[in-house]
Amino acid sequence: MERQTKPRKMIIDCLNNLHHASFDDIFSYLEENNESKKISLSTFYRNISFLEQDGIIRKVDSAMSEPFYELTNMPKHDHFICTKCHKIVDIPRKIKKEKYDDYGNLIQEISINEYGICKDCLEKSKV
Amino acid sequence: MERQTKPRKMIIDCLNNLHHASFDDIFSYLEENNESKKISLSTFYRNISFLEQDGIIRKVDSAMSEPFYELTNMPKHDHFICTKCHKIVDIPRKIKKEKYDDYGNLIQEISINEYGICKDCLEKSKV
DNA sequence: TGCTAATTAAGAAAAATTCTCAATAGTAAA
DNA sequence: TTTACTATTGAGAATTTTTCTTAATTAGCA
Repeated sequence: MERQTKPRKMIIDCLNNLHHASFDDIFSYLEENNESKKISLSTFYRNISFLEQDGIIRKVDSAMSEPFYELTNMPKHDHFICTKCHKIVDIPRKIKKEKYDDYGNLIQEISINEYGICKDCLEKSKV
Repeated sequence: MERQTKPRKMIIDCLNNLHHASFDDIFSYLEENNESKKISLSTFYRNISFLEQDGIIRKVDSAMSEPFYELTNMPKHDHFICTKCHKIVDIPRKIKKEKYDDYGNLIQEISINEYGICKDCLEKSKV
């Protein structure tokens, strides 16, 4: 049975606040936000795996940034990753998923990452 | 200056043959295909980084499989990854890239991974 | 409140990656 | 072709990352 322990609650708490966070981001968050005793690194590793296996959090791999985690309980979306400020923005998926591609492969899942300069960075550099 | 050493040539050779190969795939290839002395692991790590930095090979991260490498000197494409036989298929990109998204972010690069069951696996399971 | 099994913290162990340096081998010039 | 120069290699040490082990703790239930 899965118990509602403090480290687990805090990881979810972190992702509820940050929305996208790397392994280290989450660990730092836990270190900063727990008054009492500090969290063990091995416990942290273990819980990240648990939550991932249970489908509560998801790891998103990215070619141009370090992988990050997000909660799975949100509508399907893609990611825009700013190569300047490293901000990650959720983008609603526009492309309709086809069942089969042109070659007869059954498509069950798609992952799309967009890389570029976010609106904020564009405006800053314009000045 | 970049020298044309044996380990480097063999990594490129490997990717020319296999098209998509994980770190371990490539290392095994080098071990099998060099008669004389064996390649050092540290040398291998070093050269993978070099070739990646020089933009000769590219690492493709994938949420549902281990990361793989490919040569960069091929037309822009996406990847279909079979979750059954783990085959990776290059898919020509259909979607035209827009310069800006709906939110004003400048898009410079897109990476798309499709996951599912490939044609061959579908046919095998049909029988 | 007390019981019980899941979970934790801490550090040991293992695995992955990087670093060090003497020996080797590409490459350019003679 | 031979020589000289220096980037690169191989081997293992060092470091970093991840997993494992175990006694102590704690969440959840009776």
